[in-house]
Amino acid sequence: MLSIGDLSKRTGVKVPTIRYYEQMGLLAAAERSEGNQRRYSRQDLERLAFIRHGRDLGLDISAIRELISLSQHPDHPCADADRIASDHLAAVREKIDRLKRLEQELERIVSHCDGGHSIEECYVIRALSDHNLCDSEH
Amino acid sequence: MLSIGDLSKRTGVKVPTIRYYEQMGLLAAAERSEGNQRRYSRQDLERLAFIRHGRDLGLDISAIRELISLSQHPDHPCADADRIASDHLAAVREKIDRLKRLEQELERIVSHCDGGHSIEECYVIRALSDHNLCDSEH
DNA sequence: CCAGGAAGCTCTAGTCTCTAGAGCTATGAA
DNA sequence: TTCATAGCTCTAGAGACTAGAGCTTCCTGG
Repeated sequence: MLSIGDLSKRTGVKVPTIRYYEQMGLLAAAERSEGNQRRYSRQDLERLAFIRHGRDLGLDISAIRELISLSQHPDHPCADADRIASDHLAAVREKIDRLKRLEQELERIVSHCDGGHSIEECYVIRALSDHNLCDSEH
Repeated sequence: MLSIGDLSKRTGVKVPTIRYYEQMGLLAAAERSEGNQRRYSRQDLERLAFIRHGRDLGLDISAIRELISLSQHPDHPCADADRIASDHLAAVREKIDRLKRLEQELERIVSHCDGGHSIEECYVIRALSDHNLCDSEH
């Protein structure tokens, strides 16, 4: 059995975050030692690694909760899991697109400014003040 | 003089958000009508448009606060404004990179899963359970 | 001139995913 | 036995809003 600190070290998830996941129902309430400290099994370790991995991939807690519940019905069809992942992929792609548009606009603004003159004529400030100086919507 | 609703319509910033910006010190506390309602001038409109534009570009409130304060010293050098924008650009690029790595990994996971089989053999679930199935760190 | 509804006001709490801190207790090695 | 480290619970804070309650002011039509 692992203490919460051990579990933290092995998964890279911080201690308060583990407690938070328990509170959110992602992890079952852990067994307790005589002194009321949490004790974790190998299964708990795997479950937490699963959660961590999902978070690293940017899935939100409710998606992970759903995936966990799906994973506990091995003979159900996997269409739902596929949909969660696909939806998330689509969301990631949208974010990338949006950020790329931002990147272009910022690039353009910054490239007009060499930092060597006064605020009065600073392109950064002027661009923010006047939307007409922008190339695209954002 | 504009009411808060007028200001909202003209800038596309929602009414509660305008009050929030006032509370955060981005907008000066507005003049009030006899009946204690906020009244805005053309300057306020421009200031809010500036803020909105900064937010649209993804700058956070403290960066915008700093830019506003810089913009009020027209003869200072603009190096600081340049740095804020450049830093932000760098942050945006980092986010893009990270999201692209996610995109690739998710793409790979999703492409292994056609939704047509059972959870037991679902690649989405298996990939989450087993980090070794991943191509890259994330 | 007044009714009624839209728009305004303040204040509080909720969103999401943690993170930090206070104040206390348990564990384990010297 | 001592004492540091690690654990416990509970509350609050972060950022950038958003929603709702309960109240007041404004404006228009009749």
